Amino acid sequence: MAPVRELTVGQVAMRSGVAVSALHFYEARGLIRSHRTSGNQRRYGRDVLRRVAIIRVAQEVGISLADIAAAFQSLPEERTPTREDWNLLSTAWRDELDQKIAQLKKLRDGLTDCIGCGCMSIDKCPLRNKEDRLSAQGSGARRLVVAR
Amino acid sequence: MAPVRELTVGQVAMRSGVAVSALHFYEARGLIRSHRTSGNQRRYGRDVLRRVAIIRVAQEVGISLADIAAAFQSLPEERTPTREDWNLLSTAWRDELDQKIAQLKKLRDGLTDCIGCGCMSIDKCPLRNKEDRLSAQGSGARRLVVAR
DNA sequence: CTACAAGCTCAACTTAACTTGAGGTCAAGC
DNA sequence: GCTTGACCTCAAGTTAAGTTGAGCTTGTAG
Repeated sequence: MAPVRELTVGQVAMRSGVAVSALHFYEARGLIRSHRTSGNQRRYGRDVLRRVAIIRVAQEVGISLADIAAAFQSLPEERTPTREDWNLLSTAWRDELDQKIAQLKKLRDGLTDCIGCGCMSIDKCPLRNKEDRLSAQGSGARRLVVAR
Repeated sequence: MAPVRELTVGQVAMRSGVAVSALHFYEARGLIRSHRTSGNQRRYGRDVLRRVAIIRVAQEVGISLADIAAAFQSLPEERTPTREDWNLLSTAWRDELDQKIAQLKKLRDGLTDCIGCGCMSIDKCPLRNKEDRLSAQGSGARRLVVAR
């Protein structure tokens, strides 16, 4: 039984579908780790594929690399994450994800539901209210569309 | 009954929670419209608040201004959108929004569900599969995280 | 052993989405 | 009638997330 082979950048790029330059970039940002061969080339463990997959999906729904990196802080350095580790990350994100899902649903349904309001009474518009909630939670951890 | 007052940039900024400069920017990008007073100042109709609310929420979930602008194309120029108009926009987006919701759910649940896989068999990982589906639909309308 | 694809680093360029600043105009209150 | 805060335009700066390119090294297949 061959030991689980380590992956080169090229292989990771191929399997994950992101460019080599992006992998370098993620590494520079602390999102993924590698060790080097004697010839200074990167080698990745298998878990990098999971990380990259998560990065891509999270980004797609509007989570910034910085936030992803922050979430990844809960994962151990220099040790392949266990089920427990991933679990922690999961719970760390769950609220945020739930919120985003709710937001999307309201956007989707709001566009339909809101049709009656004609924006005559903005303050009662579901979309408007959602916005208010967003700015209401303004202080504290500000994420996404940060306007400095 | 006072006629529905038109709004100045400052008022829209205040009520919508976005900066005046952002409103200028949205206008330059064709996302919102205004007409000018004799003194060359912008005046907005009420519907601008709805538009801005939608812009903000859509952005928050990772939809680009370009895509939002494209969706807004279905809205009439120079006429306050009717329920029908907003309805069209709603259906235009519905699929995309449904997809995104599904994605978020999978990200959320995947982080939990995936715990057993330990990423030993990447090809069977729910997250990984989601990724594959994404790149599989690669051709055609490419949106979000466009890598040129 | 040598060719050449794949890696490496580092700096510079790109796009999106705004913000900031300079320099000038408008309008409402005193 | 003048002052002060809201507006205007246009150019340049900023941050995120990468990409591109130059110049140099590695490693594998013939």
